[in-house]
Amino acid sequence: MPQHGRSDIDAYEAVFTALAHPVRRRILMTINFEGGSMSAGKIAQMFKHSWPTTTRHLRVLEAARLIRCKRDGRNQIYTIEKHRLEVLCDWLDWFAKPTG
Amino acid sequence: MPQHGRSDIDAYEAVFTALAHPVRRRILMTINFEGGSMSAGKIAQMFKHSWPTTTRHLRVLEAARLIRCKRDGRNQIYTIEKHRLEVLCDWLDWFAKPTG
DNA sequence: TTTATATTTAGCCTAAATGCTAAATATTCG
DNA sequence: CGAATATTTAGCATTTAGGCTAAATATAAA
Repeated sequence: MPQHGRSDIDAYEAVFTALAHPVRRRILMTINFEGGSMSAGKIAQMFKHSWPTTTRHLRVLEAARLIRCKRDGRNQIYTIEKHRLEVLCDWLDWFAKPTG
Repeated sequence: MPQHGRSDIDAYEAVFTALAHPVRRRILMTINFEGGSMSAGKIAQMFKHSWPTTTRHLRVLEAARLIRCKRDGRNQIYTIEKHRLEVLCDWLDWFAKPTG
């Protein structure tokens, strides 16, 4: 059970929690729109709030595995994990079938 | 602009907020599983927390228009608005297309 | 190795969410 | 009408989330 085992039973929890905040949704949107990756600094400068606040949001997205990060010199590059959004589709599937 | 106008600009906000709590996700799941409608009492008895707590969760789901309610005698019948879940699909669509 | 750049961690504070109990409301039934 | 049932509203207590500033860390450049 590599991706969909009991170990991932809280995927819904993590993903829905991460997507609950507009700043985090906007971070995901923007990383995606910019080609899939962005540095922490580039992300932080989109917002009027402080950089540490952005860092905290990034941590939540990372905990949900919606992004991952890798250092490149003194930059941290955050990359979106698009496929992780399938968790939402999985959840929606419960409602797709005719009621019963 | 009946369904998709500026009046609905915060649909993402309302829906993602509503789905952020496991109790609310479970309420939706169960109403759907039970055929689409359930009384407040039936919903409340699923949980170990107090009934007023459930009522509050129902208010959040209602604000997001994920359920609606109608009185039937002394029961309140909550009905799921399945189509409202399309808001999630709409949001996911932003990521569907090849990055760019 | 000192200095500058990029970013995170720590710790605090406030606001919002969630849960509870008690009281109120609405509807039905005797 | 008065009692019983079904459910919500009010108001309070506690937890969690989100924001800020200051300090720490890591890499690079001089």
